[in-house]
Amino acid sequence: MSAAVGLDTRLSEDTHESLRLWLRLLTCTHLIENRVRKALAAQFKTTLPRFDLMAQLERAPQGLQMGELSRRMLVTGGNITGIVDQLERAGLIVRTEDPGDRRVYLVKLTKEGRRQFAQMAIEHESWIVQLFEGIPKREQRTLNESLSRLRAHLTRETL
Amino acid sequence: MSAAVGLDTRLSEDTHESLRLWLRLLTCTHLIENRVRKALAAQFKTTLPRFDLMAQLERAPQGLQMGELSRRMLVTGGNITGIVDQLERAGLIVRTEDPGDRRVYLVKLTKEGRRQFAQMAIEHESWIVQLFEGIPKREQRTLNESLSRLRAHLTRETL
DNA sequence: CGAGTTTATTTTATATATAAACTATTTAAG
DNA sequence: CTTAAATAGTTTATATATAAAATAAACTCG
Repeated sequence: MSAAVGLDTRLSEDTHESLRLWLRLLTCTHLIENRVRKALAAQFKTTLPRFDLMAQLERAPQGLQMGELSRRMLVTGGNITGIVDQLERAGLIVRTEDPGDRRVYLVKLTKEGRRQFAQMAIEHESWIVQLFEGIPKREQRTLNESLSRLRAHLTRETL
Repeated sequence: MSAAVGLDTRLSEDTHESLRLWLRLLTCTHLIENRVRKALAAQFKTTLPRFDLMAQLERAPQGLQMGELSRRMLVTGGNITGIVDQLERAGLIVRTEDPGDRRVYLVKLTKEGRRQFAQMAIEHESWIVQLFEGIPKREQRTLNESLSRLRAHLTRETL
C-alpha cells in the first residue's frame, strides 16, 4: 500500500483484520485436522470424532452423560448418539445406567477402550508435537495465551 | 503445582504445550463456526460450506475449476461436487465448459449469486467483527501474524 | 396428587465430509 | 498413431454433522 493511505482505508483495514484472523484460524485448524484424520485412519482405523470422544472419557473415569459429552465437544446431542453407538458396537465404551435418574446414561471407557486409547494418545501427541516443531516455544506459549483469552471471550455470557 | 517441579515435569509440560495449543485452536474454531453457521441459517437459509464456496468464486471472476476449489477449501473433490450441485440447483452458480479442456468445468457465480453473496458478505463480516469485539486490535494483529506463520509452517513441502 | 413444563436422549431428514472406485479426457512415450 | 500413464471430475459407501420432532423420565406447583 502507498504511504497515502487515508482514514477510510485504515478503518476498512481494521475491519478486515478480524475477518482475516478468522480465515487463518479456520485454515490452520483444517490443515491440522486433515493430517491427524489421515494418521488416525492409517495407523488405528479410527476417526477424529471417535478419538476425541474417547479422550473426553479418559479424563472422566466416573463416566459422562450424553449431554455433557455434547457440551464438551461442542456438537449436538444427536451427533453424540451416533458416535457413542459406533464406539459401543466396537466394544470400546459402554452406556451405564444411572440408578438416580433413568433418563440418563453414564458413558465409560471399557478396559479395552482404555487400552486402545492409551496407545493412540501417545502417537497422537507425537504427531501434534511434530506438526508444531519449528514454531518457537515462546511463540507457542504466546499463541496459547491469546487463544485462551479468545476462547474465554467467545464463551462469555453476554454474546 | 508445587515449587518443586523438576526436570521431568518441565519436559512433559513442554511436550503438552503443543497439544494444548491444538485443542484451543480447535475449540475457538468450533465456537466461531457454530455461531456463523446459525446466523447463516437464520438470516439467509444457507450453510457455511456454500457461503465459503461462493466467497472463493467472488474472488475469482474468471471462474474456478472443481479441483482448484477443492485445493483452496481444503476438502476433497467429491465434496466440492456435492456443494456445487446444490448451489447450481439454486441458480447461484453455473458450471461453464472450458473449450480448451473437456475434462474441466469453470465454476462461476451467476448474477443472482453475486447479488446474494454481496448481501451475505456484509452481514457475515459484521458478525465476525462482533465476535472479536473486545479483543484488542494489537492482540488480533499479533495472533494474525502468528497464525500466518503457523499456516506457512503447516503447508511447507517437507512435512 | 396431577397437569404442564423441563430435561435427557433418540430419531428423522438432510447436508457435509472422506476414501476409494470409476469414467472421460488429455498427455507422454515409443 | 497408439498404448500407457496422468489428470479432472463424478459416484459410491459410509461416517459425521445439524435442526427439529419424538419419546421418556423427572420436576413444579396449584
